[in-house]
Amino acid sequence: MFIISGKGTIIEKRPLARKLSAFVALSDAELSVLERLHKRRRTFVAGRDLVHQGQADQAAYILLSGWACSYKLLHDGQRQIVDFQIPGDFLGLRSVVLHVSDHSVEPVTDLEVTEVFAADLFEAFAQTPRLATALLWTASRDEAMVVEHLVGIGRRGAAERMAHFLLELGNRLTLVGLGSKAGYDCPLTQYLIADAIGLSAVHVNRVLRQLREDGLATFRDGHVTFDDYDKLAAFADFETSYLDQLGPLLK
Amino acid sequence: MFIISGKGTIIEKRPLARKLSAFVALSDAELSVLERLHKRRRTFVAGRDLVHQGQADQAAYILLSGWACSYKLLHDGQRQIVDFQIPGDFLGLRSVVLHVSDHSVEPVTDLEVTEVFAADLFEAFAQTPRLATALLWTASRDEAMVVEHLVGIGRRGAAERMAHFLLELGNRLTLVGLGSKAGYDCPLTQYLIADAIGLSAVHVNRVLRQLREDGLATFRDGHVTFDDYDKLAAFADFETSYLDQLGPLLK
DNA sequence: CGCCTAGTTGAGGTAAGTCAATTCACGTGG
DNA sequence: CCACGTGAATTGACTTACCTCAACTAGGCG
Repeated sequence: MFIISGKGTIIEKRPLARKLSAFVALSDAELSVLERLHKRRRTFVAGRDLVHQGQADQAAYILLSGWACSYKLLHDGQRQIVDFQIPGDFLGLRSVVLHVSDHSVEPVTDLEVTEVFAADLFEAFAQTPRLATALLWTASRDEAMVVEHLVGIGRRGAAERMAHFLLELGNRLTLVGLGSKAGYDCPLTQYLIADAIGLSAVHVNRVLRQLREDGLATFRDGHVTFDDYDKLAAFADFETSYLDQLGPLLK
Repeated sequence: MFIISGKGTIIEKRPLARKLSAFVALSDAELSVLERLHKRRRTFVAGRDLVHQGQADQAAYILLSGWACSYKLLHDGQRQIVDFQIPGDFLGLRSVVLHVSDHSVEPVTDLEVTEVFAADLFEAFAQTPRLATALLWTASRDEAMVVEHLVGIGRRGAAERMAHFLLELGNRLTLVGLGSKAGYDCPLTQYLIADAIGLSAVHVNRVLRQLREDGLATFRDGHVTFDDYDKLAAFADFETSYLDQLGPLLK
């Protein structure tokens, strides 16, 4: 399905390799360095954290299948979900680079991941600097998503925020073949969405009803349906430029 | 003032070199590669944008003196300030890495900067991979700040948010010698703060009054005074771990 | 002197929160 | 097979934090 030249095997099996290849044209040698970063394969069950806020010297993970979320807890017990992760995303990369985790990561569904060790990562930079560039790109893209998220919470109303959220998720899932402009499967509960977009669960429900009654989008039984994609995108002021990658920037 | 061994001259003159040195112990050779990244020195006057949202192939800048802010505009004219930049910070690094700017950068005061070109940056990674690690660290730290900002807007009340904001700024300024636990000079208007923490300017004023009357902090005539630092930090639930750097992680 | 920008304060409106009750799907043990 | 408990979604009634509009003050400057 994703067989492209001789690199097909690795690219097909590794969503991360596929994602990075969109930015930096990686050679076979570079792909194999990337491949060797993948250590032990592990699975986690839904609900049991894999990265713990405040803990030092965590491993990072590359997500192979399933959904996770990264979040921060406040002293009063409230939590803010910073982002959801889907296959091909890093889990806890910041924890490794900063040496201490400023957040937690919880599986939303059962997960398959591979471990990555900090030392291997920095070592890989020395061997293949272009990989460093590629990772700086991933980190920048993640930051761009967090920034967009920040703008939404700071300045958009609840309905626009929800619409934007559903669209961004759809866009990201489409990139890894798990969604389309028609919709996508989504294992999130209304409580998770509430913690992500900074609303109460009750209000999430009301807003979803509004979007449904206005014929824009329907979220029901674990599936998001875009009833009118263009109208929804216009309503949400959805700009995709921060997500799109037109082609490899480094030849 | 900051003369440390033979590297003193560069470290003293370059706030960025000082910041990075806290993370990766850079050799003379690496410092001189970093030094050669600094191209033309430029100045900008307050209010005239140096990076423009949506524009491609921007240069990045390293801030030498002055304050700037990065922000995003919404179609309805509202804006959300994502972060303020102080000396030693990058301006528009994400724009360069992502090839397109997802945000704008505006000087808050008159600025002194030096330009950095994308090609030089990626070239430098090849010569000194440890510089790549150091930059990934900067990007991760910036992201951690944006994340903390997101949590504040999503889950903290207006007063806690303001308190947290003042404390984070104080902490960052102290690191570059421009502040202390007593307070700091701050050129921001209440309108800028409003756009940063997602409040109306009117409400910013009320909240500042509340903090002042409660004996926590005073912001007046361009100066922030911490009237009771510990009480303020407790009130804001201020955790510094995401900002602190205990020492070089890479020897 | 008058204008502009920044800050301050009051009055009243509204988006979103909280509390609470109900439904529904489901799994599990008797 | 049914009784029960649990977690998710749904809806209504009431509260509140923050916004908007508006008026006024105080400093800086051509």
